[in-house]
Amino acid sequence: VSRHILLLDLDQFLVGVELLRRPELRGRPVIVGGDGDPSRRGVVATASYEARRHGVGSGMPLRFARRRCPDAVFLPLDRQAYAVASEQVMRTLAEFPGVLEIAGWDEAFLQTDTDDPESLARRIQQRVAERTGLSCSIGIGENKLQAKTASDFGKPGGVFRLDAIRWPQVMDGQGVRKLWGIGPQRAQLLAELGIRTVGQLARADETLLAEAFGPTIGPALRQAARGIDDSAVRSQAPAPKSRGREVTFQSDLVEPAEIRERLLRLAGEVAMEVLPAGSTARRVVVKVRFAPFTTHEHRAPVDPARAPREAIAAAALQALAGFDLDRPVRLLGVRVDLAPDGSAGGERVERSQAAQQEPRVPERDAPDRLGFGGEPGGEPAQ
DNA sequence: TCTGGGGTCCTAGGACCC
DNA sequence: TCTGGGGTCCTAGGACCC
Repeated sequence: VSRHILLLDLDQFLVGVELLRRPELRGRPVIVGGDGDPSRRGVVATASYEARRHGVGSGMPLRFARRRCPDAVFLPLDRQAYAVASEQVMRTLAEFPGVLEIAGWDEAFLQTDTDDPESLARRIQQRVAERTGLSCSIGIGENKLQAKTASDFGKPGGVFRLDAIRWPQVMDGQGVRKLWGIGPQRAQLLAELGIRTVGQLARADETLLAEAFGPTIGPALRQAARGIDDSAVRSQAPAPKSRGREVTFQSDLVEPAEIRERLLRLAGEVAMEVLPAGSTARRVVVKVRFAPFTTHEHRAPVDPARAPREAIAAAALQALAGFDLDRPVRLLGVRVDLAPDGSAGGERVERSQAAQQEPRVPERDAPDRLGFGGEPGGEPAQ
């Protein structure tokens, strides 16, 4: 019996949930994102496989997606529905023995000891399908990186396995974008260094990579290219380090008074709705995206002597004062940096007790999640 | 064809201190 | 009369992920 790590990734998750209640849309190009109106500001969260064949992918502006795929059905995000479905999936996964780490709405790692991980993966797929009607792909690896990478090759609905032997056979000829941690920017920079494939990256000079990407990221990229990863599968989500809310306006704001007003509204929502109970806000970060698309941040400390709501509002205004509001504003965001769990005095005790009472299978949108953020955007565009 | 929202981590550069 | 070197902390920005 040996240790394996499985990564379950739900196929076209948001679309999959929508199809459960609109089965008549099955087989059609379906695009979920924004408020479902492709003439308004917003991006594609998930596109069905049919829509992907038209070149529609995650992160693409909805207007753009409509151009590419005029026949597509556009649906608004329904976070509540996805949270419910995700919870159902995670509960099903938790029935299997092992360490379960929920890695997002549509992803989870399971570390487990078995002689036959493939058949375990098939059983999981079957049970998830029975319970939820949703299809998933499962990657199997000796570590999280291998499992995560493998799941891509299993899509949709399949099982794929990588290990130290198969990694170079499968990966060396692949483009570096297949690796976790390499997005468009790093791929571009690597290409400028003459590195386009995973194999080339695995054999690249570490000093060169450190110069290009920094002392931590450079060497880490090469390790990733070799399929090496020693991060642990952890069932306990770490305490959140920050919480926030941001909004892109359908039309840009130009009046400073209105900008202030919208900022204060966001600050109030952060204080009242997204700040985890019992947590301590240390700083407020205000984000402003000006038209056309330049983004800046400023921050200000939260006065611990004042009530959180007023203190956060005051800090937000103070941070806003760091901006020249001489250009139209298309986005405003307010985020609070939270005091580290267990870092200080009496109030903190309440908080860590509250954290321990978190359910094992968290609600979506709950502050528990691990290193990955909130929304499900992320299915690869194929 | 204009480009969401929620997060995490890393880096560069300046301030400050010894 | 033109200046060191290291460490730490902070801020703003960037890249990435889901």
